Amino acid sequence: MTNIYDVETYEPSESIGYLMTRVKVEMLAALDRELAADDHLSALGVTSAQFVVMVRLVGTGNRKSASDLCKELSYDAGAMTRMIDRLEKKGLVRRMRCVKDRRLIYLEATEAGCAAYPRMLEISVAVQNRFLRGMEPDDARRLRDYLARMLHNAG
Amino acid sequence: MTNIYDVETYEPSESIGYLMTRVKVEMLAALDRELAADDHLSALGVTSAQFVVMVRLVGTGNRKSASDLCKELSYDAGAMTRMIDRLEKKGLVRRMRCVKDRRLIYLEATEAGCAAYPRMLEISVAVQNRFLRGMEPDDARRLRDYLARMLHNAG
DNA sequence: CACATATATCTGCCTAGGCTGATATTGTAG
DNA sequence: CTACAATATCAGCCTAGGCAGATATATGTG
Repeated sequence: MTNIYDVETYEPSESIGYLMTRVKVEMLAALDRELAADDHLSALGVTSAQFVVMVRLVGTGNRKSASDLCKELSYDAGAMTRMIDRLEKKGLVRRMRCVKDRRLIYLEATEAGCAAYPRMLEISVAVQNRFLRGMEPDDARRLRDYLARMLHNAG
Repeated sequence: MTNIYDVETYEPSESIGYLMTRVKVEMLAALDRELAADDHLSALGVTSAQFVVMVRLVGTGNRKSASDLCKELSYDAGAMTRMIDRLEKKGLVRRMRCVKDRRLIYLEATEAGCAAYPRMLEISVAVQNRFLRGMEPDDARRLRDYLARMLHNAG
């Protein structure tokens, strides 16, 4: 069991936690800028947080419940209710009460939501590619595996 | 110029942006849990956000301005003012107006702040080690380099 | 010096996430 | 069937970050 850091040699500026937090902030800020700059999407007034939910909802099979999204995104349930209120108000998603389990509400992208999705996907891909500039596919795979392992270690 | 992702094969669940956002959330949640569980630190009622600022302030040379911290942490200046209000109220930091440039206010950990620091450092190191469990030092270095490169690509 | 510009901090306003408890529904143990 | 625990959503309250504007100070230009 090898520990990576110890208190004697720990350098906050180079720590993985610090770097990751900053990269995440910068990546979401870049998403917000791209959204504001895009001719079609800017009209929707979609924030990066809403954007992430939409990409995730449509990109991984549509028709999932709010609690599914909460688990997948480590997101609060109360916040998700209001998040969906906003997306519904913008006409991007629809709530559909499940008939088999009436506690559940399935979410579904509307026609407008589906129409906006391809462009959202483009932006998401472009921003991530920009942040990964200079890396080879092998690097990206390794990075992804490291992150997946960390998420697993989170328990 | 190799692009890592393209819209045809992009998998949201395995994307680096998605994984990184989740790992970051889980890491801060772990910090909050550890803080609440610690006998000494729980009394201070320090949140993970305040914790990060303290580790950064004391761990990288003390005596820096609020705007320095904002840049280092990609943090809003208005939010930082209130963050420091809270830390000052808890007796962990002190504001000191700079005499050479009277716009600046230097921040300095108080005796109580310095006393709490070693334990904060321990927790920070322990949480990160836990998330990096199973990795070799070479892996951690690579991961750190990847993140640093991404931060650089953010521009 | 006068003036414009840049920087650091602070304040007010708005938005949004986290937490707690309420309600409805489902699953389970006896 | 009844009682109790678990789950999904929702609503209210609190906290905290982002943004715009105000103030004070510093810097650069003529």
